[in-house]
Amino acid sequence: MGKHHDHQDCLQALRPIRDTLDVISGTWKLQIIISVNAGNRRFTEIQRSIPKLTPKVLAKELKELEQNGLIERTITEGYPILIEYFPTDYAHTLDQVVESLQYWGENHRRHIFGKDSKKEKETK
Amino acid sequence: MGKHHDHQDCLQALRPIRDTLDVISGTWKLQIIISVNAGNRRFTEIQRSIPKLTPKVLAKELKELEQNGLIERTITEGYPILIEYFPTDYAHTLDQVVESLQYWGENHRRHIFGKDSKKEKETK
DNA sequence: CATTTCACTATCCTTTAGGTAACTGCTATA
DNA sequence: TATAGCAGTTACCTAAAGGATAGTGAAATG
Repeated sequence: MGKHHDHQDCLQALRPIRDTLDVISGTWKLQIIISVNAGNRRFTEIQRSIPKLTPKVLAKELKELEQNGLIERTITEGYPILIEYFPTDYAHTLDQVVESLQYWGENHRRHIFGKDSKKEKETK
Repeated sequence: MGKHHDHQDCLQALRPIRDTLDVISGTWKLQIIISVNAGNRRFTEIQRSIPKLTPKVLAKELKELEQNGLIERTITEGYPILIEYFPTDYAHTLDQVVESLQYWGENHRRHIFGKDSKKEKETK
């Protein structure tokens, strides 16, 4: 009913928004993407680059990231077999999303803790 | 070390990104914001506008949204006392974030299911 | 021959998000 | 007086995410 932006639009926007959040949220997904982008290719290399990340969780996350086209798993035959993970071009389509999340988060921290410094939040 | 965008930058970006995701993710937060923006003000009114949302969860989410400055809770003395929830101006700073999540999600659905229609995902 | 590395998998456990159902004190309405 | 609405709270339960620990088979290294 509204000319540009009504309630139904908002509700219909929820599905793609949920999809995006499912793809990038969770404790490890963005960290893994960053690690692979930084040049880590092998399973144990990625694992060692991210403190506290266990192999069980890494294996699961890598599968999901691969299914979503954000990384590529390659097998190079030979002795021994070589398994590597690479960033995809498609992963860069996330850049604007990540940037806007980062920007808002930085501003929000100022908004909440800036003037009114009653509360402190764990910086960890 | 990179001129514009190195690994350290990426890691430092994680904290604000996590903050933003904490504020908006979860099953209900965006739906509640939409409902309040659409004009629902009273607790039960908001609850009725969102199917399957229970009072326990709504109470918890409203507190968090209020702490994050995204809605405002007002008490109007009188008989009976009137409690209302209002959208804040600050909530609109989320617009670009939400828009980029929506846009990426729409594109991703095409990317994954567009050409290669082997898999189908629940549309529910 | 023993140990280590690689890429994982298997089992079990804890934490957190969220759901179910009932109930509270208060006021309003029939 | 009985019932219903408002704005929640309480106690209990389930499912999913993630952590801890150990083990797998193959190959490489000492």
